[in-house]
Amino acid sequence: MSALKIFNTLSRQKETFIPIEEGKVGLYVCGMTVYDFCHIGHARVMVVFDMVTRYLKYLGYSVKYVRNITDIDDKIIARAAEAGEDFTALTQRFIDEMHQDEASLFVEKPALEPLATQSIGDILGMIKTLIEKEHAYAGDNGDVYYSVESFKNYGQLSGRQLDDMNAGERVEVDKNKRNPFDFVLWKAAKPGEPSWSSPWGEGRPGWHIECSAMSTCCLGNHFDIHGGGMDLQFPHHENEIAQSEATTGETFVNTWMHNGFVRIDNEKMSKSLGNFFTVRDVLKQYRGEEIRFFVLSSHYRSPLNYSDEQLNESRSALERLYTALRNIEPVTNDVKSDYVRCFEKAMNDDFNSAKAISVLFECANDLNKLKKTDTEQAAKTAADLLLMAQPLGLLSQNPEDYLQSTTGTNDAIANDEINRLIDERLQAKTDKNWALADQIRDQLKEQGVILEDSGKETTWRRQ
RNA sequence: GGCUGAGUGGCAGAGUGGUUAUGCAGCGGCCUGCAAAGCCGUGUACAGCGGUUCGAUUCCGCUCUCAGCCUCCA
Repeated sequence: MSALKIFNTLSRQKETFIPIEEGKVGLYVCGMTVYDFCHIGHARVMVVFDMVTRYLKYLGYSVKYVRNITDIDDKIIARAAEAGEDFTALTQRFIDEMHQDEASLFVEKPALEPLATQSIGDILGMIKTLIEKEHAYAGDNGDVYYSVESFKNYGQLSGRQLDDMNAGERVEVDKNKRNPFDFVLWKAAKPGEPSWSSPWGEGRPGWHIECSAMSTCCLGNHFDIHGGGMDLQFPHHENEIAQSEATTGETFVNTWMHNGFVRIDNEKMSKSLGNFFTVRDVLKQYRGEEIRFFVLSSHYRSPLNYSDEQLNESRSALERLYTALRNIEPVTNDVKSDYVRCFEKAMNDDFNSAKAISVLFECANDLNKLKKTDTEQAAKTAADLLLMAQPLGLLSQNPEDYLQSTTGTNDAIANDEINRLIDERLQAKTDKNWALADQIRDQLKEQGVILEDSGKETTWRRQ
């Protein structure tokens, strides 16, 4: 079988994945800064790396997935001040909300979720080492900076030269910095701000250092895969490499993975542009699994355009797959089918979930045919379909339950009422009162319920 | 200005140096009281201009357009 290949941002090409330790994978992903609800862009990171983890496990790897939580930074402090609450109360609230969103999207919990505020000791240790090795210096204002010129490979990840960049293009340069691209490792506290004591005075960690500290702490100085959104490539991940490699003298990460953005009207969805939809908003109208399907329906490095039409298509697509799984009891297939082979080939090609999903549809099409002709083979085909869906985190629900589940958190007609109307309609049908039967069917359709007659039975689903 | 990446049929979205992606929508048919679901059939898409080649949507060059990074951002 073909080997797993992953596009490495560092080399800008697909590379055969070889773990540092056979059979094991260490994976670190930059998680959320918890001061607000997650939006669809965050959902993409969650779902993509959940898929990566699931597929690595599917291939037999033992995966240690670490995703940090940034629970101290300027925005958190600002929000907490606005709300007049302790910043820890704010962050805890949004950590809980984030976990709820993840559950809605069928995202499995990472093995570890380290918090920046719980890692202050490791962070301080790393900054001390950087100062000793003359990669960092303290400014007169109590801040500690990393000296980008001290790290010869600075720019390797984002493929840029210090000279080529326009410092101060959009923001004023801090006079305490020796080089405009030097970045903060430790930030001095202003009066009233949350702070921790350090050799350089009261303050808090800079954003980049926490990830260096937490990743090496959880996974070692050198680990397999580091991931995150495209926008973290520079400066965040560039800085992480500089900090970690300068501290340990070892290679930091073998493979860097970056997912593309979610767009709205051809523009990046982001907090600063204010053009974002929260996961919570979208769940009012769509099932969590529909959002998940939408995310996986394009390659993780491609842009993903958000629109209701896209979500509606995801709904139709999932409906088709779940419908194929109805009325059949899957029986595990002992041999690896062609579907599964194609599926693995697609996934091995840099997690091409879009192509992998097309295999699910081919499988579903055959399953629909086999259900009428060869129940035994159909049972195996159904099992194949589920086998492939598992690493994608799809089709894990009972088909009937899924199809009858409400399509969002909005008000919907109750199951009892639906069943009552179906009974009424069955009587009408027995009486050959087609007008009444059709009227009831139309009435339910308006409320998002589709009826399907087969013989003397009527089944229903929500749409 | 520097650096990335992208431009595929009505829409979304894969892929390939010569052969059906896939889904949704459309059209025709089978099935059905009628539907729905399902099945069958159905569409000479690959930004433009050059070049390499027996042959390019696929490789190379240029042009145009779009997006992203160079502050915080997933």
